[in-house]
Amino acid sequence: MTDRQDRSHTRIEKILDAAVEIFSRKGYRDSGVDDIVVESQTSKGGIYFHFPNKQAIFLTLLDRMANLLHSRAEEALNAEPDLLKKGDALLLNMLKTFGSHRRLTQLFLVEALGAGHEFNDKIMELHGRFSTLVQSYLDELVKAGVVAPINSQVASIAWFGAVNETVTRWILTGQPVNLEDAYPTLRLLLRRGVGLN
Amino acid sequence: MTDRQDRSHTRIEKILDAAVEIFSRKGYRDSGVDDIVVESQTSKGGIYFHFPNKQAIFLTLLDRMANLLHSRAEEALNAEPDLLKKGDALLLNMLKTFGSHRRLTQLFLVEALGAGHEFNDKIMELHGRFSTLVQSYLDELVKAGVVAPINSQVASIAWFGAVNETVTRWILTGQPVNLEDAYPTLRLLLRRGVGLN
Amino acid sequence: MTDRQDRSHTRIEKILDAAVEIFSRKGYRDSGVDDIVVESQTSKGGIYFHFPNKQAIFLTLLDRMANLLHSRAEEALNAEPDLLKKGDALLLNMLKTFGSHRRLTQLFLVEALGAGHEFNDKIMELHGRFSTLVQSYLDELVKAGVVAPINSQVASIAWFGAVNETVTRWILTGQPVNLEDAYPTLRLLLRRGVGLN
Amino acid sequence: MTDRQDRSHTRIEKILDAAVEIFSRKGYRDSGVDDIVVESQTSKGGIYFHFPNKQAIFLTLLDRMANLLHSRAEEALNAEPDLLKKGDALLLNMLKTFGSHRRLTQLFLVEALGAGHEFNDKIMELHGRFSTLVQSYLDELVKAGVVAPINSQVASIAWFGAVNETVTRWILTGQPVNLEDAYPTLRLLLRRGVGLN
DNA sequence: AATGAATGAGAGTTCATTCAT
DNA sequence: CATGAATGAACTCTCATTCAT
Repeated sequence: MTDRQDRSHTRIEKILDAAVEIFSRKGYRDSGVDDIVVESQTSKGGIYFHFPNKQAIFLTLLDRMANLLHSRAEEALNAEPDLLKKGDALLLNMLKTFGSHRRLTQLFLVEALGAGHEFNDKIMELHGRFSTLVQSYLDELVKAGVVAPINSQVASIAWFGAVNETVTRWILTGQPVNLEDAYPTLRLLLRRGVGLN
Repeated sequence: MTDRQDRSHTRIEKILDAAVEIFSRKGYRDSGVDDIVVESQTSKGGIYFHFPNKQAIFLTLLDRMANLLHSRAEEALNAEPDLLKKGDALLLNMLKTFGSHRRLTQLFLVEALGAGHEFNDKIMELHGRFSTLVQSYLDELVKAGVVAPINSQVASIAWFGAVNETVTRWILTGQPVNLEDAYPTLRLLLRRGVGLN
Repeated sequence: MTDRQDRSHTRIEKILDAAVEIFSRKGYRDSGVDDIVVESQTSKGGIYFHFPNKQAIFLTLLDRMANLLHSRAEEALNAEPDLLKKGDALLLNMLKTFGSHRRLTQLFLVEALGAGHEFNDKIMELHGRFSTLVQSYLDELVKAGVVAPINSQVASIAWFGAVNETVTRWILTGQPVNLEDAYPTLRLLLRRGVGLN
Repeated sequence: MTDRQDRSHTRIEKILDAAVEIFSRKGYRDSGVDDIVVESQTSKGGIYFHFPNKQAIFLTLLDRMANLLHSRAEEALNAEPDLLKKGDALLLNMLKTFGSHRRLTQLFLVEALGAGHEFNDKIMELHGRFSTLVQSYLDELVKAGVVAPINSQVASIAWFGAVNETVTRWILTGQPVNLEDAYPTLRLLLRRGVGLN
């Protein structure tokens, strides 16, 4: 039983690993299920035994990345006791997480848009999870009286967008070589933007 | 002669108009050339007479939007004599231009990223044209001594990203109803971010 | 021993019962072995332990129906001592048997023909068993001098076809509601056709 | 224009001819569109340009056969002025038509059942067209007073079934070699069955 | 005996592109 | 210039069958 589950688990991981590789290399639409078959050294039937369709594989990866990012982000926020530094911690952590999962990040920020309009809602939901996190933080800052009231929703979207574009450019052009190099400038910009310092 | 050019011009315009409609409605990959044939009331052969392939139609539209946006942006910058207000003018102008060309904007900011890896270079080039514009402005501010030195490249990318995410969300979710409603908050954020006021 | 046989017997019966249900509901070709797995609450391996392949399951059902029908038919013929009434008894009995085994009948008369060319020989063999029965009866009638000589082979095929079409229509359209309602007319037709009365 | 129509017409005919050949040789379900491509010396895209799917090709053939059979049947009935002989004319004509279109007949009487349950209604409709023809004739006989009242619906279905089974057997076993050899016996049977002579 | 994960050949269908007219 | 019939490679997905456990 446990044996079977293990094997099944392993197989699913192999498929997902291969899918990340293929999707990020060729893009969602240009990736064939056959490519994943070859990369994962499994079989078509095997893949369709574990996933109902190609979309489901992609969605699984998207959710994984979102969960990873989200849990890391929350950890970072919780680990930093100083309210004024939580934002910096969040930013640095996101850059680190994105930077150390290049391919998953690519699926998350780039390829998802090419998977078809059915994914649009999903994308906005995922983006929303992070801007909401930022928004909560901004609201806390306001409530604590350390920054002046602001439209925290628009601000958090802009905050996420600034990071998003930086990371996207890193993915598509390789610039900057180390994503974290963007940290000092982004930190300054975002802190001052919301009115800290 | 002129007649022919006119007819040709008209035909090309009909195709491009149809393409905007179709691409923004279904996404680049889910749009068939046949869809454009129907929408433009032309023919398969007609389209392939004027464009070498589907990609070229999309690239033409992308360039159009980029040119439109760029010329409007430069106009806005030139029309505003006050250096400190040029940034606000640029921002407002971009929101207005995006807001009044919903579908082209969608192609520019959403569909292009998902259209496949062949478009990646083009996208970065187009995004780059705008962040470069911003970057030049930031450099001017620094040179004029009104803001402290900053990594203007990273900052301009972040600036563009903030706008980008706001507009993208507007396109995909319809929020905010009027894109320009985001202006005050974005203005405040971006001004303060680079160190103005 | 007996226990094992019983369990096996039960298992095989469960599979066959499920197969009748599935095959008659979806047709032979549109029925998946997985459908039978679910319906029978067994497993893929279990089915392939008891049957070499999908075809064999279907053939088993076909033979069952043929045997059932054949034994009933012989009983009916034997139970009726009056030679002139044997034909009527056979007809009534067939309508009753078909009418009380709707799904098996469907496999026998409808699905089998459409199951593919591999089944053609089998079908003709099964149909033949019944027309041969009729043929023997006709030959007896001729030998007894109660009807004039006739090509009993062609006649028996026609006889079976008349019943077949009536039953098929009942299966596919539900008309007549009670299959036996067709008896009086069919009886008259078939009796007179071969020259009785 | 006419040129194009001609070519198109020719192409469609080539596809349909190939489809008859393939469907009757391998059965509907065991025939691949690729088989038709090869047989017709066209291309997959070409086939799907003219037909929306595989089913449509089959339906077209079914309708063709039905129309052919129906028009021939009506001609035969009209050509025979003697009411008492119309039935014989119809029977002979059907045997001749079936006999001279072996493959189309096979699709009509055998393969259609294997195309899936979606075809069941169609099949009954087609069979119905012929039994209705017979039914009208029987009603005329009754009205003319030459035969005693009878349930003409059941009788016509039985009539068609007798022919159907005979023809089906001819198709599947090749017996009798000449389908028309069955005529004398069938004629006798069916005439006497309804009460003629 | 029984299970269900795994296989892979093959299915129908799509669609960017070509080209004879 | 314009047309639309034709092409064929490529796609996602299915399913009877196998086999390690």
